[in-house]
Amino acid sequence: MTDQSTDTKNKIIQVARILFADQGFEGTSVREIAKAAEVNVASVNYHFVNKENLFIEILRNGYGTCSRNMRAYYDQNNPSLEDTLITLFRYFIERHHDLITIFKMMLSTQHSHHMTAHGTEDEMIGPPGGKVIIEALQKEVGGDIGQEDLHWGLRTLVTHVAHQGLLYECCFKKNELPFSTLEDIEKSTRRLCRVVVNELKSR
Amino acid sequence: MTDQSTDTKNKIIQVARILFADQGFEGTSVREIAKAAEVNVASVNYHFVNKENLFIEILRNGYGTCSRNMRAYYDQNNPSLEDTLITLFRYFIERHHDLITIFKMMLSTQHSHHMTAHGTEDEMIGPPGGKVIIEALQKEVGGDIGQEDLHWGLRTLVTHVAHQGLLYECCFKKNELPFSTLEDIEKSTRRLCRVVVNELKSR
DNA sequence: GTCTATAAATAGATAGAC
DNA sequence: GTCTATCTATTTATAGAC
Repeated sequence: MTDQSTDTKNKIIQVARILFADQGFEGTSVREIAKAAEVNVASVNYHFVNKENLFIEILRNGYGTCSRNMRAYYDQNNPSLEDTLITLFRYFIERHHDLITIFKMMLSTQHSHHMTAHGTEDEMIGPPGGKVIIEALQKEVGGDIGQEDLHWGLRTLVTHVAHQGLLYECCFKKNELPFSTLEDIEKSTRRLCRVVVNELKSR
Repeated sequence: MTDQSTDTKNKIIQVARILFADQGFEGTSVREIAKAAEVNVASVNYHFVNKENLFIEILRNGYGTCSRNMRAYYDQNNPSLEDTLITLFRYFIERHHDLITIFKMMLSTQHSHHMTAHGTEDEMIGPPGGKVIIEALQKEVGGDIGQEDLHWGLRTLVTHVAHQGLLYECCFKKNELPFSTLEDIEKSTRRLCRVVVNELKSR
């Protein structure tokens, strides 16, 4: 693959990532992507065969990169649960286009079907970074933590981080609501984290 | 307006509600709606002027109905915070198409723009039912609860209810994951509710 | 109010020159 | 690998008969 072809492919991916997140799969045309990426219309089909394939590639990339980054961060820094959660939150904010695209995809029957058709579903079980949060939670609470408690803690915390990340990007950021800066949300996430850990320790 | 015309209009709304939720605004064609509703294609434009107008009407209706229902439930039953939250959760599940459509809309720049253009944004500040949850929270915790504490409690609880409702409809229901029945989620919501109230009372 | 027919624009995808 | 041109299908919306 030549340098120019790599450039073209990357430009398409980077532009499509943003457009898909903002306007959805059906709401974004191949022509629009090509124009924004400043490449020829036909090059999208040349490099990705079709529009759906480009979409799947972006999804896979977003989920995989997040999971790997969280794993690397956790293994290298041996962080607390609080810090692990905040790192996940900051990752979501930094790559919010991926977060939004993955979540929108989850909310539509059509795309879940496309995913299974491409054999992508198996690699994408649970939230990205979920395994790392489980480990951090087990270490923080200590002792033998029951399955139900573990699930409750994980879901409560990841739900909070994901949903607040989505709300921040789509509402808080542009509307200047009270207690809605990034620092405010991180503070409230840490608070929930402490409260959840205390609850689990008290069992 | 004749009976037949009312029927046609209602059929369109009921069918479009489901299709928009599942496939999104751009992913759903007027023809598809007309076919599913068993009405003529042209009747959609006749009754709603255009596709976007139909969409806005559905959104407004979904948000407004939820807010009014929650207000009526709260005023008539004087329920606990736990029960109020569970009622909101069950409403989200029962009308999950509206929940999904509203959330998808929030996640896209385009539709937020359409909303402001139609002067719909003012009526739709915060989550539907949010005001009732605030009242229930203040009553449950008692005393003078600070603005930051109030925001934290409200956001934490409504985030949980909304996100778990979305996950249930789009993932849990069809995949049979552990601790993912409606009863499981309600139980875990009640648990979070107790934990949050205790945290706020301890200040 | 409901229908058919159609206008006008745009979509994804491909053929073939370079 | 990149380009232009084009095919085919589908879209929203409307005009006009009934």
